[in-house]
Parts: sequence; structure tokens; C-alpha cells
Amino acid sequence: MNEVRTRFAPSPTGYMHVGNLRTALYAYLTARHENGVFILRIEDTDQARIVDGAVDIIYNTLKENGMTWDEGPDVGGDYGPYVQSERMGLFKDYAVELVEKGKAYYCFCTEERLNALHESQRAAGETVGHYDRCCRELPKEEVERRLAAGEPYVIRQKMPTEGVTSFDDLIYGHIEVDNSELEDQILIKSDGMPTYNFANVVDDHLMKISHVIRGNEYLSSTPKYNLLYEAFGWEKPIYVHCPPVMKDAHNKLSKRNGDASYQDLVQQGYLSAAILNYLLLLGWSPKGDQEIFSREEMIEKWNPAWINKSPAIFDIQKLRAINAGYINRMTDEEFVVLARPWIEKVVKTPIDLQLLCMNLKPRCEILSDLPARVMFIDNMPEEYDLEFYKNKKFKTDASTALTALKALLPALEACEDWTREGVYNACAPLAQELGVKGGWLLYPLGIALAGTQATPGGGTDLAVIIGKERTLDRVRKAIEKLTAATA
RNA sequence: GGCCCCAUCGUUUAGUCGGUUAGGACACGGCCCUUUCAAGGCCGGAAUACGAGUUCGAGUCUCGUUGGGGUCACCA
Repeated sequence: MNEVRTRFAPSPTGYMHVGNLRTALYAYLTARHENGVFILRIEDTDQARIVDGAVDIIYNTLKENGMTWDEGPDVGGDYGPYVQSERMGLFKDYAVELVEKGKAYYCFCTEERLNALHESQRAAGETVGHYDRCCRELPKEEVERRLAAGEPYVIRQKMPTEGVTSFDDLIYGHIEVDNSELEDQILIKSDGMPTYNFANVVDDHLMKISHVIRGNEYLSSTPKYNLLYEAFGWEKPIYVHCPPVMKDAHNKLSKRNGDASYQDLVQQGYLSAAILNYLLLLGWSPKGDQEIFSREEMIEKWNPAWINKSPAIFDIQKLRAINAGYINRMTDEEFVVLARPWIEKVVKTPIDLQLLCMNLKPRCEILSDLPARVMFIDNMPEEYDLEFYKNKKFKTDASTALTALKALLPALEACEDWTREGVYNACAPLAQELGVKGGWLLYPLGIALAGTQATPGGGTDLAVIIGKERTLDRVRKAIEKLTAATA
């Protein structure tokens, strides 16, 4: 049994989109599950599309998610270099080897001739087809003469003309394609550089990649890859083609359409662990009903054969729910650390942060929810709808609220122990004295202190969070407001 | 258009040898709990794209139809 070696081979062309990240995760897990090797290879041969800083984004994203690579541009390894542009010298010799084996050939056709060919195909009412293999059987002497004359050329792969080529994909199973469908594809371009397909096969072989894990847009070119392996006499890898992550039923998720990238999601307050967990489940499922996985659990349970065949639509609602699950599972202390910067965006005054966060934790799905929820602390709305005081269950309204707040005010003024228990104990007994339910008495307090209906905690908790001074001030103002309104 | 691939609740998935009240999660609705809103607990509505065939029996096997995705570059 050979060692399992997988690779993630992104092009540094910008942001990391979530489909890409998922592919990286699947490759990472496949390696780690088998105690194998995970390799990072940067495919930067399309210099025109390279974006500055994109490599760092790839490094950082992988690192943030704990996906460490054993071999790569920065850490080295026995099969480097791991940046494709630094390997350019390597490929031509392999292509020439193929020519010598009769599996490839020099082609001197000019761009003009190819265009003309396509024109005539079009004129004949055919769809534009394959290269007509004009140079495939050129006499050896002619080839050598034209090479010596310095004529520009490409090297093309010689495809079989009849029969079928098949391969096995770990998730799609056995796939066959008629050889007549295969074009004599270019291996080496006229500038001497390899095409992506060719470089990929050679690199994967040289790096001893055992599992080729990639998007299923490569499914239809895989027969060509396989033929290349066969032509060289190399051992073929196990193919794992992953279906795409969709934005909706018709469109792939892509940065070009303005869809959220991994970085965008993090900025919006999603936890990277939650994003990764969600991605794991998008198109893959383990045996049981477990949904939240630590990295160790992911590695343990991972089986690439359980990847789904059909495309999956990215559902932000489910991501929110998973994110909420991660927040809920945190300790209060961990949550305070994460929440503090978001809270401090809108709260500059002193508060009981611990108590606030304790109340916020089960109410927070993503961190960016926070500012809106705590806005009232520094900026309570001057005007708010007195209808807020209406509560069907407790049978309260503006008028009962006035009564309740008037009863509460002296108790709050007299309260010396301004803690959660202290304030609650100062207020709650009043309900008994008045012969009313706790909610009748305390519901209005929350409205008076926040001016909104949804608050992080009940009335007495809010009082403790914002402090005695502000509490008394707001209760007095509410009494004024209610007195004026109900007069 | 040719070729390849795919098809279970709104979404994501379970369903490995044909026999299931077709299960879970998110979302949605209801109830409970409750000092608001949440969280939590309980309950509920919701799917095998369609049509044939094989079979005592089909989500599961075969064929077709429809729908969808991918691919057909000197791009990666």
C-alpha cells in the first residue's frame, strides 16, 4: 500500500472562495485520515492572472483553519519546487520523451491555419470540432528539417482513434468515453511552456500524489490525463472529483458574481471553525447524526467515498445555525474575548461586560449581530413606541407600566447591592405585595431601560449591566413619558 | 449542439444485500418554560422529478422522458 499523498493546488488569482476551501479541506482530511502527507502547490503559470497577495491569502486561510501542509513552497519537501512557475524547465523533456515513444508529435500548424480550419468547419455546418491532426503523421525528416529551421511548434498528445478510454472515480464510479471524442491536445505551447493539463499530470506524478482531489469540472478531461499516465507508463492516482458548491440551482458560487468569499464571511462575524464545519457537511455526511465536529473528529470520521455526487447549494441560514451552535458551546470567558471588540464598537461607557456577554451568548448567531443588540446601552432611543409596553401574556400596557415603574423606582433607589441577585431581590418581592405576576412588574422595566422589545436579558439584568445611575435616570424618564402620555 | 455527469422535504442530507410508518439537521408553524427577545424541551406540516419495465414487492435495478450541471482553448 503506497503512502497517501494529497495536494491542494490553487492558482493565486485572488480571494479564496468557499468551494475552493472545501476542496482543500477534503484533500487535507484524506491525507490526515490515512496518516499521509498533505502538499500545497501553487499553480501560478498564468502570470497574467496572478493577484498580489493572493498567495498569502491562501497561506493564511489554510493556517486559520488548522490545515497545515507537510510540503509546500515555504516549508520545502523532497519533491520541490512547489511553485509551478519554478518548474517550467522540467516539462519539455517529458513531452519529448512522449514524442520518442510515439505518443505525441510536433505540430507546426499556425494560428491562421487553425482559425481557417474552424471557419471551414463552421461553413460546412459542423460545430467547431477538433484539430484535424494534420501534423500527426509528418515524416520524421520533415519534422527535423522544420525544427532545425526554427519553425514555431507545439507538441500534441496522440490520442487513440478508436475504442474507449475509461477511468474510475472514487465518487462517480466507472466512467467511459469514446476515444473519438478526444482531441490531440497541446502539451507544450509554442512558447515552450506546458499547458495546465500536462503540467498537472507531470507534477502530480513527480510529487507522488496518490489521490487527485479536485472539482468535477475536470471530470471530462480526466480520460486525457489517464492516457498520459499510460503513455508514460506511470501509476495512475485515485481520482476524487467533487461536485461544485452552488449559489442557487443554476449558478456556481463565485467571487465574480459577488458571492461571499471565505474572507468575507469571517469579516461578517462567522467563526472560521463554523465555516469549515459547514463546508464539511455541504456535500458530505458521516454515518451518524453528528453535525458539529472538532478537527480531530473530522479526521477520524472522514471517508472521501461518502462525498455526494450532486451539486450542493450554499445555505447561509444553515451556516448561521452552525455558527450559533459554536458560540453556544463556548465558555462565557471565550465568548467575552470574541464579543468584546464588536460590543465596543458601539458601547463606550462602563458596563458589566461579563453579565452582558452571558446574556448575549445564546442570543448571538454571528458576531456582527452584536452591535445592534447593545446599541441601546449608550444610545437609548429618545422616542420609542409606547405600544412596546403592551404584553398580552402579562396583561400590561402603558398604564400598568406606569404603575409598575412607580413601584419599582423607590426599590431601585434604595437598592445597595447592585448585583444580579441584589437587584432582582429588591424588585421581585414587590410583585407579591402588589398581587401581580413577576412579568407584569418587570417586563416594563426592560422597555424603560432599553426602549426596544428585544433585549439581552430581563429588566433586572439590564439594570445591572448599565449600572444604577443610568437605570434610575431611565426609569424616571420613562415615568415622565408615560405620565404625559396617559394623562 | 456532441460527449460526460447528476436527480429524496424549501435547503442539506440518511437510505450500502430491493421489504422503511422514507430518518436527521436548518428553515417554517404550534405548545411548554420564561422578568422581554433568545436559548432549551416537546409536537407538527413538508420529499423519492415523470413514465414504462423487471419483481410477490422498487427511493433502491433497467430503459426512456424531463430538468439541471460540467466540458468541448497555445486558460488554469
